[in-house]
Amino acid sequence: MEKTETIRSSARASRGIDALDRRILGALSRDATQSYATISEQVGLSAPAVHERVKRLRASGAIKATVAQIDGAQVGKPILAFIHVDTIGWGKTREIMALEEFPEVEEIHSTTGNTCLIMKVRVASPHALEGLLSKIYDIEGVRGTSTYLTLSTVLERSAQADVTADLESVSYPR
Amino acid sequence: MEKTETIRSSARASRGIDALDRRILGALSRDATQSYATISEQVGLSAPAVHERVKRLRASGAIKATVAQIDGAQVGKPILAFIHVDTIGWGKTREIMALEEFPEVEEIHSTTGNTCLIMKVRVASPHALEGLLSKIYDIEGVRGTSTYLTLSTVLERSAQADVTADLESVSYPR
DNA sequence: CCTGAAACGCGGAGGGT
DNA sequence: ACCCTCCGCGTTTCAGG
Repeated sequence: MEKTETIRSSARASRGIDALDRRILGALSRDATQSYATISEQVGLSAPAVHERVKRLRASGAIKATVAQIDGAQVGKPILAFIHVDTIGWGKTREIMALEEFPEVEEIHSTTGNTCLIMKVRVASPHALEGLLSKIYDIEGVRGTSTYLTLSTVLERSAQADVTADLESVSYPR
Repeated sequence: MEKTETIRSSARASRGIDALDRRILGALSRDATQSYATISEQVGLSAPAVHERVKRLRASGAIKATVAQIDGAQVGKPILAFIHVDTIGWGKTREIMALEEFPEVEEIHSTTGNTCLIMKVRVASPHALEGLLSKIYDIEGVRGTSTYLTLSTVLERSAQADVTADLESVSYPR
């Protein structure tokens, strides 16, 4: 028993995330302006202990960054769209990477399915979207695109630390 | 001239976002742990002045929240996917809203195009994804889904305050 | 919007379980 | 090995000009 606990402890120290870490991550993912004292009350630890864990979580990369979420509409970009890009080859990374120079482009994912690339973009106007699509078509190897305009956003949040019990109950090799 | 400046100032005070605000938003969207002193150096203001503007930007909703970005893989959710949901009707909002109870669901958008809903989900395993799809199919009025698994994420960031000069040069009614 | 002062919270050192 | 109590320092935050 004692040995088991020791193993579990060292496992967490090296790279594991325990339940307390998850609660801390949950609190910070909802509002990172909270003081460590406030979080310590929520998780049942002292403020320095929380600080220690947060430092570890930052160093390990579990917390990638803490950023301000900006309202697109209020900074002049009311239009959100997803663009699926069909490409001929695969290794077109250089010109695709160049797209991140555009602040309108928020996400770029390489995917399975009918398309090879999914982009999430936020633009000021239909004309700005047209300009962006034009830039995409300029890229060598782009066969075509499909654009899905967002009419309304029901939910938009960052990754959550928690996992649904029903969905995690099944063991699966990591 | 003086009158023009007065008008511009009052416009900013009421609801506008000026260039300084954009630079502050840019700094905070990259790293919200920066001190106001650091930001004040970047934008050429005093720390209290920056604080005043940030307070205003929070109150107006331009800054929706400041949150910690969590690495999905390190909290046991290595699989990112986009799910397109075809529905029969439109007003299925109640059961769709219920999906946000699942921490696996990060985004839900109502869209144009071949699909009616685009969801961004992050799950622990293919089996967890299957469970989530099962939940979606349980919803009344869901005709079908298309899932795009993310193979690699090239770029993933929150909304940027800046706008590409080429794309904003064209005037468009807001 | 800038300068000065007070309160708060952060971040480290040390000891205990 | 982890957590807690105590303390110096930087930052935030509010006053006045």
